[in-house]
Amino acid sequence: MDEQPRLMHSHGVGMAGHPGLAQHMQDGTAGTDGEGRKQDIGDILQQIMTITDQSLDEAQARKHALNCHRMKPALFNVLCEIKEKTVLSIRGAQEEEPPDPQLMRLDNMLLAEGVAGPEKGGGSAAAAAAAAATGGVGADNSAEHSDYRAKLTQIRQIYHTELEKYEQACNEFTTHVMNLLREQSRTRPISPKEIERMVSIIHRKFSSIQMQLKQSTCEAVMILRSRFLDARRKRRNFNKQATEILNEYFYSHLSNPYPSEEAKEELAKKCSITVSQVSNWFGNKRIRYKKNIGKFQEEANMYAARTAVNATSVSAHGSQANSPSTPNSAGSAGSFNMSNSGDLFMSVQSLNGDSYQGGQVGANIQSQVDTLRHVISQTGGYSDSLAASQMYSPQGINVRPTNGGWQDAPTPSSVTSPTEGPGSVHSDTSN
DNA sequence: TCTTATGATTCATC
DNA sequence: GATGAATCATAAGA
Repeated sequence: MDEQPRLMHSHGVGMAGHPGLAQHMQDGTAGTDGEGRKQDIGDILQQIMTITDQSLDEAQARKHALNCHRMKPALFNVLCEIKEKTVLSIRGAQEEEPPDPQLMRLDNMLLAEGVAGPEKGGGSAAAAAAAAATGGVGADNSAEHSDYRAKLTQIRQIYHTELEKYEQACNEFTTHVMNLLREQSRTRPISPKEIERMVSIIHRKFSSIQMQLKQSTCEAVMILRSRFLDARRKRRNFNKQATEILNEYFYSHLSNPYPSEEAKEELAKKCSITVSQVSNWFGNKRIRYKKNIGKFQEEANMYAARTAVNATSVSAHGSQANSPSTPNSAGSAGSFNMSNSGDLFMSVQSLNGDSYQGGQVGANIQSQVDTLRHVISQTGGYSDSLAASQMYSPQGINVRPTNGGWQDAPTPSSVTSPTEGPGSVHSDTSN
């Protein structure tokens, strides 16, 4: 009951002074008396406001009646003017928004992971990059990589399917709304700008849904990635052969256990591990050896003996040693200086323990020397002359002047490489 | 379950 | 960028 006067009042006030309506009224098409005109307008508005409560058929009939109403053009003009003002006020709020930084981040990440953008082998590039970051290209990792790739491809497919669905739904909905608006524009003024605005609203809504999709996809990729990284982090011992190769190199280059890049590559190839893993291994080995030389004595002796045997057999055959070269052990001998050989290398006598009284090498070391000599003699291929020429005390040698840290740790004379020492003048490979 | 060994990672230094 | 040192995390064995 209250509705009508209030509607009339509110609209009446709004319409006051509208030239369109005034003109219409002055034309006499809106009736002759003011009360009657108000009544007409009130009726029309009331019908418009209640049209949604009616059934479809009723509404259609009423719509038709309204369209044919004599007051319709006047009201339409009024609505047009109101709309024009509204659109003006909307225009300010419709400023071009800067791109959402979060969306940009998501897009960038999806692009980087190979989920968005052109197909690049299901993120193989990302997997390869992730692998390269940790140097993991071993046989075990390849299986993990393919698993990673497969899962990433799956995510990518789901993402694109969903994205397509959203886009399709968005287009369908936009078309539907546009049709509705066009249809409605027959009964109420709807400017193209308004349609445009409506479309952009719809697109924004769908964009927010898309953002959720992107967010979920990113999360999925992150989870996959972290699982993959965890899997890589999972420590696996190198196989026995690889450890032996590395140890052999380490103990045969004990005076300077810093393999060159080439040596690392060669070791990596031999051990079926990566260069990074070789570097890690040597880093760990050096530090652990240095920390607890005593613990490594036995191992050192064993490898020294083995290397000695190898060196002897190689020497006997006049062939090349197969130990990867080290910067200092190769031909030039690096920082080794033959002029200092008197200081650097033990004589046969000193090795025999007759005259050698190394301050840092105590009785236990001496016994190790004896043990080694025993081992060597048992293997039968390591003559004293060879031992004399190849075994040395590295005391006082600073083979790595740039670092200098390695020689801080006393290197037991008994375990130094038979392939080095005076032999360091000759290359490992030219043994 | 505890201990030890060991590969990987991180950070500081040169 | 390579390395040392500390540390983490896990495998392996007692």
